[in-house]
This record gives sequence, C-alpha cells and structure tokens, in this order.
Amino acid sequence: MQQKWKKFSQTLERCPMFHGLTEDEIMDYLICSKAELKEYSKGQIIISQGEKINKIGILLSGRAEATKIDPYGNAYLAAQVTESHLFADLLAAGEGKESPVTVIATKDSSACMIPWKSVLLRCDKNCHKHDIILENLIKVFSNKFFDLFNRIDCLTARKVEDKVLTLLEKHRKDGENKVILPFDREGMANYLAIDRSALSRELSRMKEKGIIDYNKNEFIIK
Amino acid sequence: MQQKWKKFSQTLERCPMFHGLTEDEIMDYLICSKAELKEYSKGQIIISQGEKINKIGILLSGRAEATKIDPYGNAYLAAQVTESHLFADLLAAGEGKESPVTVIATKDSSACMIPWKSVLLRCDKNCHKHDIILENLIKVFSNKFFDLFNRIDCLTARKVEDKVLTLLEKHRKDGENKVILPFDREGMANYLAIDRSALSRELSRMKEKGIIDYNKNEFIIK
DNA sequence: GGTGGTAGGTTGCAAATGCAACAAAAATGG
DNA sequence: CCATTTTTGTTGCATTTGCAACCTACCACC
Repeated sequence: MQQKWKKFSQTLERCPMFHGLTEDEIMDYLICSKAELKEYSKGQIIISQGEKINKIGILLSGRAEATKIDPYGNAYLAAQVTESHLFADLLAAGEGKESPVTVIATKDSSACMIPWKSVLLRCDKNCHKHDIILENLIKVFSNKFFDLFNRIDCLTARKVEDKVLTLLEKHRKDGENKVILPFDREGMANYLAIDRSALSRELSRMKEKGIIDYNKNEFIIK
Repeated sequence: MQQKWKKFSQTLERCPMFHGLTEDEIMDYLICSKAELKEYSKGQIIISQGEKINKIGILLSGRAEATKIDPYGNAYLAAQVTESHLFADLLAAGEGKESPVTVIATKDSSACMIPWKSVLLRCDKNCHKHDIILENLIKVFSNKFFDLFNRIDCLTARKVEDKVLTLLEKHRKDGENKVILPFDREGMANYLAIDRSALSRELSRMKEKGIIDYNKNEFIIK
C-alpha cells in the first residue's frame, strides 16, 4: 500500500527536509504524517494566488513555477520548483495567509503533500524524526530568507550597473572571478526588476568599459 | 538569582516567541535555556556585519536598528528592533552564515540572548514548552518572510508611482481607504529604494492627479 | 541544408529618475 | 517665544531607464 513512495525514495532522500534520515525513516514519516501523492499534468495549477494553504509540498518529479500576477495583470516569475525541493512551506507555516503566487506545473509532475499540522505535531511514539525534520525545516527557512535578502540587496541598488555588480558579487564563490548565473537574460532582468533591453544595453556598456566580460550566463569580473 | 528577568516579565510575555506561555513557564524556559541578560548603551554595536551569530535576541528595553553598509560605503536602514521583539533569529538559524547587517542600539537597551542550540534542543524533562516555542518561532519566520516578500513586491514595480501604490495596498486594512505608514519620508524612500526628493515629487503629482491624498505618513487612497 | 522559433543585442526617443541645491514647514530645546 | 535642527517639498538639469521596434545569432527539427 505504501509502495507509492518507493519509486521516489531517491528524490525524497535529497529533499532538505529529510537530511539525516534514512530511507526507512522517511517512509515511516510519510505514513505517520498522512502524506498524499498528487499528480499534476503540464499546465495544471497547483496553487492559486490568493488560496490558503495548509500542506507543504515536495516535488517528486517534473517541474513547476511560482508566478505572481500584479494588479495590472503582468505576470512575473517568482521562483522555480525543481525535483526534491520544497514548496508552499513558508506559506503553510503562515497558517491562513493567502498565497502571493500561483504555482503551476510546467511539466507533468508529481508531488508529495504533507499536512502542515502533522509537520508541527509530534506523534505518539514520540520519535526523534520529527525533531530532525523540524530542525531541517528551520534551516530551509533560514536559507530562503537569506535568498530573499540577497535579492533585496540587488533590488535596492539605484542603477542597473550596481544591480548587476551586486548580483555578480552574491554569486561569486570567494576568490573566483568567473561567475555563472542561473538565469537567462530575461530571467536576470526579471530578478533585478529591470527591462531586458536596458539590461542588455548596460551589460554591453560594462563590457566596453572593461569592468566585466561575459558570454551567455557566464560572467567574468575584472 | 533568576530575579533578573522579573522586571521584564511583561515585555517577555509580549514576545511572539512566548505566545501562549505563562510568566512562570517563560522564566523556567529562560533558566533552562541558559539565557543571558545583556546591556547595551546608546550607540553600541550589538551585532557587526559579517559576524557569525549563534544566539537569538529579544529586546527587553530600549531600541535598536539593523543597518546595512553597501560596498560603496552607504548605510541603509534594514530594520527597526523594538521592545519585546526578536532579532538575529533567522541569522542564528542560519548557523554559520555571516550577518548581512550591523545591529546597533539607538537607545540604552537591554536584551535577552538565548543560545540557538537550546532553542532547538528539547530538555530532559521533555516539557511541552519547547514545542510551543518552536512553533511560535516558525510563525515568526513565516511572518518575516511575508514581510520581505511584500517589500520585494514594492521594489519590483518599475515606476515610483507603482511602488507607492503597491506599498499603500500592502498596508491597507481591507475596506479602509486611510493608510498609516510606519515611516517618515526618508524611511519610505529607503524602503522603496528611491530618492527621497523623487518620492516627494511623485507624491505631489499623485495628489494633484487626485489618486491619493496625504498628510505626513497618513495617506488616503481614492 | 532549410526553416521556424527563441534568446539576445541594438537603437531612437520620450519619460522617469537621481542628484544637488534650495525653500518651506514643523519639531525640538532651551 | 525664539533659535536651531530636522523633516519635507520644490525645481532644474543631466542621466538613466523603459518601451517599442527591429535585427542577429543560434538551436532544434524536419
């Protein structure tokens, strides 16, 4: 009966929520927490903007995107959800807050949905798993927080050039001058909240000025 | 000996981390978690940018500010810390991450510092307090996350007018047209990452266009 | 090897913004 | 109540940016 999780065990083990747990412990946990397996076909909405959420999700296969629609109707990509990663975690933790984003499957996907209540509650057996998981979750939250903070750092720069430099600095592994960004140009422009063509223009200028060099999403800081 | 917390009991009870606990339970917890009482005089640095933090703090009296110094040497106000509120929480949860901000006491202040390890660990007595506190903490994290998200929403608007409107919308209690912002003009400009004078100009225009009216930090949306 | 599609670069122009310097108004402290 | 300081508003100007339209390079697919 609980075989349904078996084929995803590798993916589940990679989920940061389960770091430090064995496959068996994870399986136990999923049963004890009444996790559900959900399937979504490409294009299907997983969470709607404005919806209230009480489950957290782990993407088991496929891919999803969180997009935000502003009051004027423009859609912005807010986040990518990839295999083995959590989504709706901070949302569920908000208990009653409305989702600021719409999450949509961009490929046929499956996800493990765990009721938030059972993430918080300890089970009768008083097993140690719950503690580890909560601790892991807190770590995840902290990381997401730092990510947002980093983005804000980029966004608060007043000029495109400064935004770009801040972004590069954030992705720079210490010492290295080569930086590989996880965006294409449009993604990068979106992340920095600037016009794509304005970004291209500025990148060209910066290259000409000799501050940076680049090729696609590979940048060199000089 | 543990009388040192007594005079702050009111403040501690208001701390979101302790919601749902009685005064006695809080006192117990502070002892069991080896909390320390720290005093800071006005102007003193509580946390330095770049420092690694392993305690969370509750401001018991006074006031503090988190400021961020960018690579060009400009200082930005990142957050205000007021009585009974947590600080360094997500930082401590980051375990090993460097503080992106400097926290400085803007008045003579005192704070309760709790080792992060003891926030996570359950004590021998296996008391229920720890669970409540962890749960509260997660709620706090979620709230802070939404705050950041809201700010990003403001920052990603491409025009000053849209930034202002987004900000007002976020602070609007449903139905009401009157919005009271927790900033002065400079604070507001900082939050939105725009020039103060540009903000003033745009606010005047918006008033003239009849979209809003305002007086100090009190705004009316029409 | 052609073809269609997509990502990225370029450019002109109008509009928006940063910046600096100053003016006005309000708060503060004697 | 006056003097001083702080906060807020105003304005001119140079710069930056958004926007739209178009071009080019590259890639996948037949």
